[in-house]
Amino acid sequence: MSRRNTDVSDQFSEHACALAEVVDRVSGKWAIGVLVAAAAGPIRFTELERTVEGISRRMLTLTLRNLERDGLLIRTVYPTVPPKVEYELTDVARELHESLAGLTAWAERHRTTIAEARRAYDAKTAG
Amino acid sequence: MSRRNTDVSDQFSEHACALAEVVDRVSGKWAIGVLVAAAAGPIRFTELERTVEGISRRMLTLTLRNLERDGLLIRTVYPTVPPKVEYELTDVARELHESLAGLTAWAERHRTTIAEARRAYDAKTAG
DNA sequence: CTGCATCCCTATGGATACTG
DNA sequence: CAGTATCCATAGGGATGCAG
Repeated sequence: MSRRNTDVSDQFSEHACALAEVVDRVSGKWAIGVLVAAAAGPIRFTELERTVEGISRRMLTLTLRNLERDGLLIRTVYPTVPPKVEYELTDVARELHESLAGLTAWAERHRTTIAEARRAYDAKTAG
Repeated sequence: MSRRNTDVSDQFSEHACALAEVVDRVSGKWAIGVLVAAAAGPIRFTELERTVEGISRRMLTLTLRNLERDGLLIRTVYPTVPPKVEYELTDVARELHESLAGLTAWAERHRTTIAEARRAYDAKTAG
């Protein structure tokens, strides 16, 4: 057993903090959806609204603003009529998207395991 | 430019969905903190309360229950007096913790970049 | 088409007193 | 020590009408 009260604290400050930041950035129900939808190339507001299923106009706007603010999305306005706005991932966001691949793999590997764990837990809790 | 309306939809269903699941599981302010704190080995309730700074007793309990429910934490009760309960990561959770490394790296690489982007955005918005 | 403003409801989370 | 129960504040998010 390792001496946890001392050496863990350091790891904690470093790891957990940085991790919490990135998760915060990608949390909320919609950020990921938008990120993935935009990963394939520039995409318009309405296209996003259709692609990210279930998102409301308001939440789409808010999510886009936040991602733009963090430098993950580039917003390009074409002053045409009717107006046209395209959103595109920045390089930083692309890196993020790639880093997320590991997580996706994990999720797919253990999806059923987790569902099963949940079922078991709920059954045990209810009974 | 690729045909987005057709081929993106598939990627979307697969990627975004799995990703959203895992992020949901790790979202909330505390799950990550607890996960990281428990990564170094079995840890007791009170130790967690001290290690995960700022967490309330209530939220610690809720977070622990959720992680246990998803099969990410093992809860072991030692029927001693005073009571002693230890929480330990499951193998699945360890895998998750490792997958998270890529994200941590990303966060640390771009932490300042993002902070800067934010500053710039806010300045532009305010002005 | 893009997106802001408003209203309103619910989930999340903090504080804290109490129990086995 | 390890929780549970309760109360309360706030933030997240849905619906929708209005505007450039």
